Amino acid sequence: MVQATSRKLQATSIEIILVACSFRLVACSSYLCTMNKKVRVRFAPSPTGGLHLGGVRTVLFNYLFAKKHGGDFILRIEDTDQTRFVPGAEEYIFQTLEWCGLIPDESPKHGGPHAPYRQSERKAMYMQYAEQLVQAGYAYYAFDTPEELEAMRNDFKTAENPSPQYNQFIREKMRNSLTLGEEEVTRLISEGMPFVIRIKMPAGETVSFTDMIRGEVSFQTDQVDDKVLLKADGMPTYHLAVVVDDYLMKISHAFRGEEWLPSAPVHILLWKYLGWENEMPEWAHLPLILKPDGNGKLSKRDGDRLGFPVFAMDWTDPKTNETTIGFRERGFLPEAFVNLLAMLGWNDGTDQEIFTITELIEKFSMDRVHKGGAKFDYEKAKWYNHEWIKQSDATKLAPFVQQILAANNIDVTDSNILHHVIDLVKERCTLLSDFTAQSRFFFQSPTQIDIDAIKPKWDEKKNLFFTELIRAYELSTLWEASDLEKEFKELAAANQLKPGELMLPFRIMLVGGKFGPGVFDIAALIGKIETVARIKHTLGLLS
RNA sequence: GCCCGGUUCGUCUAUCGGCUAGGACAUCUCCCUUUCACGGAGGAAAGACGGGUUCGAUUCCCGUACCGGGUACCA
Repeated sequence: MVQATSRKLQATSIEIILVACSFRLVACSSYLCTMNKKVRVRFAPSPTGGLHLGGVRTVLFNYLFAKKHGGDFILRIEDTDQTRFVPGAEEYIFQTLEWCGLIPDESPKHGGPHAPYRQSERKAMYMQYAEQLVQAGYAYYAFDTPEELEAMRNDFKTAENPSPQYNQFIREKMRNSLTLGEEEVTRLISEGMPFVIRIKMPAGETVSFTDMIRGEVSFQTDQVDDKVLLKADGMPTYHLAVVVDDYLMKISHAFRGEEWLPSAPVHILLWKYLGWENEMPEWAHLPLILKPDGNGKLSKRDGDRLGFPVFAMDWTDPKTNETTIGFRERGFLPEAFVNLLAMLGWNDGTDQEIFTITELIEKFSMDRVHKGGAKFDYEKAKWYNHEWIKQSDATKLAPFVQQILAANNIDVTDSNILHHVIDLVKERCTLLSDFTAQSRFFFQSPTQIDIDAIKPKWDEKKNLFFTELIRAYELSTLWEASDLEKEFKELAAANQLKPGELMLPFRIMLVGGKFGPGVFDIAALIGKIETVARIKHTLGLLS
């Protein structure tokens, strides 16, 4: 009996081991095999201007993945191109992340154990790795001037090969440490001849890796050129910097745009040549966000051309002083912006489209990220914002609305009234900026009265009705919307008029035009004095 | 040119070999509302093409086409 039980137990434990093993196998075929490794992701923008939709989406996917797996999200500034430095761009990136609520755990601003997080400040570190590669024969010095490179491209340009590369064949014909001989190289360097360090791409090899989104991707090394690793000014290029920093910062998963896919073999080889192959992060190349109307990556210009924002927030170019509109200033709620970005290339497999950031973190998974690029649809973007405005309560909306109203010279003193107004009008506001037109009349008498909408059907009977309505309302002791409606309708009946014919004129008197929530709600909220005054005013215009 | 990636309604997408191909935005019709919205009901609208594999392909494989990305001492 005891034996039987223990055998049974044994069987069960074997089963458990089997299950565990198969789980392990499955897990190891995917990025989950780094479960034992702390998840650390990074977003590494170059501070050259406003942060684009696609950039923020890359941030978002990084952030969601990190938070989902209890990991860290690092912001690293890739400012290795000093010629492209734009003042204010870095601060703009921080403000954008803050507005979106995607706060890094480590960054130049927040600090962290791997500081500095600005590549320009890490300059000294890169040289040794480049030298290490040269010593090991994986890289070489190249002394070719920009003019010589230009000449090479011209000389070797043919119809079949319009853009010749500095590759395994061409390098034999150029001035570098592979062709020059050791003495000459030492001499040139000691004389202060500017040089770059290039990777020596091997001949006839295949470089493969498993992309988290695309699966296995392979490249022939013969097709890849000898990319510059270290520039003449001593700064690394992206290729070297991304590998060195991802290694030093212990990045576990590297997400970036699809435009980086062709240079992936260079990076893979670098990880290998530097001896860090086992530490290499999992790669994921995110699909691009495309122009709505045709071909190519979405750019700032498309927004200008088609009339929608592309940057997260307003960006003023310090050189031209030109401002490009951002989603924030256009009237988007940060939650809506994040939500719509998440849905560009990802979904949770259900019909749900509205997600809070908490839900996104909970439900996000890389294997539901799309391979194909997505055309940006501004109409759909607005729909997300509208949904968010509708489902947000007045308390949440109030600060945004108050600020917008203030910017439009509408003073709000009573927050109760503001909340009430927001509840009344929010369903007709697609953008936060719509609150101005939709609620101005609650706080100010309309300056423009659409009198033409009343005139055609205006007659003495109606004139009399409104004169009586003034009296009735003046005497009224109750001032709820339902009371006002009741009085209005009773008076209409007494005058043998249909209330419907009178409601439009009444609305125009209060609002100025054919829009807005229920008239009696408006009258109730603006109060007796204001209601009566507005009726009188329009009556004056009609006589 | 070469290399890499992608391809389901106009747009974003679901589908992990069984499909009368589902949802959302936009669009159209109607209802609600004597404003504008919101809301509700409905309509039109898709698997680039050609070969395989299979009892059966949108789904798997190959080719073609098309689209995109890359081809810098830019990222």
